[in-house]
Amino acid sequence: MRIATWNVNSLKVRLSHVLDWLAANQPDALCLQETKQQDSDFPLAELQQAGYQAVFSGQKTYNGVAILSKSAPAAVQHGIPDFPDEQKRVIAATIGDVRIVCVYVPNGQSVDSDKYQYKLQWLAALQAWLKAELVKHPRLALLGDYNIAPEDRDVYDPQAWAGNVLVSEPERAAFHALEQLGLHDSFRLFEQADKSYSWWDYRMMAFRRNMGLRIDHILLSDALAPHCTACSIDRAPRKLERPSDHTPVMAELALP
DNA sequence: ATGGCTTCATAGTGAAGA
Repeated sequence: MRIATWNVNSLKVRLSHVLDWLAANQPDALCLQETKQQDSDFPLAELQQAGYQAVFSGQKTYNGVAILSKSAPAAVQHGIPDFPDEQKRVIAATIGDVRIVCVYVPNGQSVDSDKYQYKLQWLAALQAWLKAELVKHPRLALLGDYNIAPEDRDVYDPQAWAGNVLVSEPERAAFHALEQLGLHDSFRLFEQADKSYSWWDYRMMAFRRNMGLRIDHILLSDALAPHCTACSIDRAPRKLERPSDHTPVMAELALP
């Protein structure tokens, strides 16, 4: 089973990139973030023509998440239960016998902003929900844009970023709290090249200079992690014309 | 570099992203 995540920064603008990437990589499930479309505008027909089913939770202008899958999604969940939130940041579905949870974690803007407090509260609610969800679904994968670089090696210039949003200690503690539920950062299960990132700023020629962060992740539960055979970041879509600022992350599972 | 692109919603600029 091949599962992947990609913050597309507008599915409307990036649909051709997504269709090309699906054709080339044939994932069994692809989680999307920042679709920035209301559900009535979701390009379901184009994706179905490409052989994919989809569940989605969108809104105008901001946020928006979706799960594309080759097989039928079951037990679809929108949002975090008992955490009222207008922002469409979570969708979950069972694909095959794997619980796929797609998240777009709040950015936080800056550590002294209200949005940062919202981010930390949101992450606490996510953690509490997943603790229960893992009991119901031991085979669980948490994919998405976490807006957290877990370690300094995930940051191109740790000194410049020290204490900043995306790398601050409370955010990293929230990431480690997810790991403490038995969720494993699939990328770090394998040897990886130094300076591996999943996001690069549009400005400053950041991609060409590899000034990036690794903030998009695939976490696998205790039951899934031993069956993971590979995890990689695909930089190719970031080189296309009018790219998303994020690039896909993909994991392979050899499930018994 | 003091936010230097890109998106969306707008019909001039402004908000938000990370």
